[in-house]
Amino acid sequence: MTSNEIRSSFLEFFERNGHRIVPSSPLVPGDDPTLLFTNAGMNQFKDLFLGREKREYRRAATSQKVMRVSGKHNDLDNVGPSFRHHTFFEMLGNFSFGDYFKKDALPFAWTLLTDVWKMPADRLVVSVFKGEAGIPRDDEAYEIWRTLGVPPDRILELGADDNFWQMGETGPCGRCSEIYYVRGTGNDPEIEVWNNVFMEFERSADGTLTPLPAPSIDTGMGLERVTAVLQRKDSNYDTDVFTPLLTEIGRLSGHTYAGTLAGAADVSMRVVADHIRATTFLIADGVIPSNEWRGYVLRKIMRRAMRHGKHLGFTEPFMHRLVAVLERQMGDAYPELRTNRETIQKTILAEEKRFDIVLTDGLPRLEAEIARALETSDRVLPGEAAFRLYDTFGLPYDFIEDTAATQDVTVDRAAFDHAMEGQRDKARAGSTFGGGKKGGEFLLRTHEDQLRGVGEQGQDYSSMRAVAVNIVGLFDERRMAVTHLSTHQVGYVALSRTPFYLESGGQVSDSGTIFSDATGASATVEGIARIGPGLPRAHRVRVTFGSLHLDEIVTAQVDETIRDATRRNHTATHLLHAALRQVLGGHVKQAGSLVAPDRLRFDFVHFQPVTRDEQIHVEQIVNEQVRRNTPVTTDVRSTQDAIAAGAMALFGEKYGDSVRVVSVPGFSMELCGGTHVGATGDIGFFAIVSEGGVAAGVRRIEAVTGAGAVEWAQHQRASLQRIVEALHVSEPQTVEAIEKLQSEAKRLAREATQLRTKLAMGVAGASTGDAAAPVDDDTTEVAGVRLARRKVSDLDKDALRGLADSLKAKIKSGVVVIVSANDGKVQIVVSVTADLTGRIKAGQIVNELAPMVGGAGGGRPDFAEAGGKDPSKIDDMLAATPAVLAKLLG
RNA sequence: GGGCCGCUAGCUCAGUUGGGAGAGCGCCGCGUUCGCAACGCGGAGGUCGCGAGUUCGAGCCUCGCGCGGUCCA
Repeated sequence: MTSNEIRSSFLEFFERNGHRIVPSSPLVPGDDPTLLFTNAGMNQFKDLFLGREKREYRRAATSQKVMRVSGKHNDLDNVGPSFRHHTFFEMLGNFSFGDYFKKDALPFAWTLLTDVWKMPADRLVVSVFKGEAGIPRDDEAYEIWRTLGVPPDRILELGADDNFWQMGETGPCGRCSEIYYVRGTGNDPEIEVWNNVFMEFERSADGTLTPLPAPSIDTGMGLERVTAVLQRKDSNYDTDVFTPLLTEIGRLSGHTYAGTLAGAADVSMRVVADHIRATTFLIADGVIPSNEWRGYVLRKIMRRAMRHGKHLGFTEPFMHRLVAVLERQMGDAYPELRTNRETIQKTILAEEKRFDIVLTDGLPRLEAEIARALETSDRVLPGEAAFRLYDTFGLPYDFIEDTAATQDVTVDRAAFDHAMEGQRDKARAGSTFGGGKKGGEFLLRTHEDQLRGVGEQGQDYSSMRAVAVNIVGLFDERRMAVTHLSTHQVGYVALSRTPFYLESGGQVSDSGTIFSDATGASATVEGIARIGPGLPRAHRVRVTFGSLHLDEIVTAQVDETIRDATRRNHTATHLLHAALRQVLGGHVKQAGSLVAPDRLRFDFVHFQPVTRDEQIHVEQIVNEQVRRNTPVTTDVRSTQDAIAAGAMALFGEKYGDSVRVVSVPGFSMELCGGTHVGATGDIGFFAIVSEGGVAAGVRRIEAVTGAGAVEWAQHQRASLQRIVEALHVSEPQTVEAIEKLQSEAKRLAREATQLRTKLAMGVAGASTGDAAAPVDDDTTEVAGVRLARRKVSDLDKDALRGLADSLKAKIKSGVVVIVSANDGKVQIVVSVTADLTGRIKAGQIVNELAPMVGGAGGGRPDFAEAGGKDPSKIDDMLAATPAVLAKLLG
């Protein structure tokens, strides 16, 4: 049986037994910020298990994409040296949400394994909870296994570590039962294939367990592992899940996968094979390699694979070439590999090139450290230096170690690890993440029943006003339940019905007013917040007049102008997205979006800046769609249908069974829950305002529409008009005129400098009555050293230097002192010819002279400058110069 | 979210007690050559990422911001 057949036979088996086959949720959990990646089959059903959500089915089966690279389950370092660890794998699972329990679940599992898949029963061993920490032994499970014919000696009794499961410190938990397969040979003679979790208790904060009224089932079985068992292989990497990849890696690198546990090439090939799967699926789900969060984990995985690729002898990018193998193999089960193939390959290739640049840039620094280590007696590269190369310049540790080893230098691993630990502590201390930034909890108290009565409000944005609605909840600024809010108070209001949009999909929440006809009280709505699952939303309000009371009847009115502006921007965002794909290519994918009343911001996957011409082209396409005035349609259909019809599904979003599809027929179709214009013409005018980079491979465009776009264009025109008026030329000639002015200004500045220098020379000469007089005439001699003094005015630093140089050239050997007065400030330059710097230094002279004019300065032995603030003392200072010189030479 | 590194000519980069903005490649002109490459001579090209501050004086020191890189969470 192939792995594809195993996957489908699993799903079909449970479908026959009344389960709904649910597609895998993305690897990026849409609504759980505490979870980096989907790491279990039950993730997407969490709210169902917790009773926060109801669906039309109570039994489900999935083949779930799963990552185990962070937190409790981190298998990254085991991948390679192990036959059975993976960063990415498929988790087969069947689930009961308060429907069937143990006495159905275990027979399901047993039947599938022994009857459908024909595993010999005498090779299977099961386990049950033995009773520990006040929780009784799982007699029921034991009895079920006995009934199924499992002899007592093959029913293990294990403790809480193996056979008790909990979601968190509090919440649902329960005993579980595992099934093992006994190979008797190979590296893993017994292997766990299936875990059945019995969600039967709720643990409260004080640790007590209360039985759940409707216990549930959550099971998990790794597809790769069960495939190995069914294909009678000792290693997951010997199954058809991995052989196509390993063959291709072998073909490209010239190695043959030999299947040994410790062989260096085999280890590297397993790493590459595993990591390309993780990489491909992560990118397909919208993760982009970057320097933070999920993107960083992806990058780490990719670079680890690239390093092992180098061990295999690859000198050029190779990973992107493996995507095609995966697409062929798994494209049927995971169509996202097909639709995103081009994006995936481009993203991988870009990261491969980037990594090469990092290595190339870091290499000279590493060589320098190695050279330094070679000069020491023990030839050890200090761990701190290695850590710096790693931390700041991104060189992988094994690359540092390998490169050093070629020159017989070793790296101080312990010191490296120590430095790494320090970095971790610092990052943890500075992180708000682990610290729990709660505080946003609403304290429901008295309101709870009433709020539950309302339930979660549906999405109906067709109307902007809701009349005769009841205030069902009232909270103050700290989110404590209250009975009224008075004038100027800020707080939260929950209504029985509301027309307000709740921030989602990038679109910001509506603003507007809530008022009472009866009392005249009114409040402005500034935002919306979620109170909790299954509860209505809270409107964040500021009471402007009178006071609002619990149970009062009010009217809720959305600000239509703001809503309209937001709708324009939202539909324009869809048009922009479609236009970008037309102009730049199908690899363009939304990577983030903000829809506000005054602007829209759109982040998307693209690998180079969007050129000016491309921006203009995109603007033209969008505005053409606007002029067509196509009616925008929204309809609700099943997720499957929508995606099959080609609707753009956004990355990282979790979609239910049915979705809302927003279309501009013939141009754009996206899954979206936001508010849109009636027809594209309502957008009026679309203009791109800025384009820039957000992260590697992600660009950001900001744009405006409607009145905002007109205003923006008018601003632009006004600026241009001011430029035209100031230049006194016609509009087409402005650029030329500016260039002419710039070169003219440059020429004049240069000429002015030359003239000033000449003038200064002339002035200097003029003090002797003859411009052409030899310099010696105002040159004195102090202790056998020539001293030339000059007083000039309005010369800048460059001109003073030039003057000093020419005087120096004239006197051949000596000291030059030049003083300039400009703008009430004094500028002093002192220069000493090279032959004298041993006897007297320019810096010394300037330090003596500057204080006389209220200044300070310094410089090198041959040249120094200073500034001062008292021009009236210049003559005194010059007069004192010979004495200063005499003192210093003395 | 917290660190570290970088941003200087079209490109790659140098620039230490804070005191004349540089090199190589590329570009333009002239020379040499039958011609080309090479070579020689000359030249253009700079808001030293942006903004404050310290200082007589900042590419260099301090602070803030932006962009890029990198590590950690």
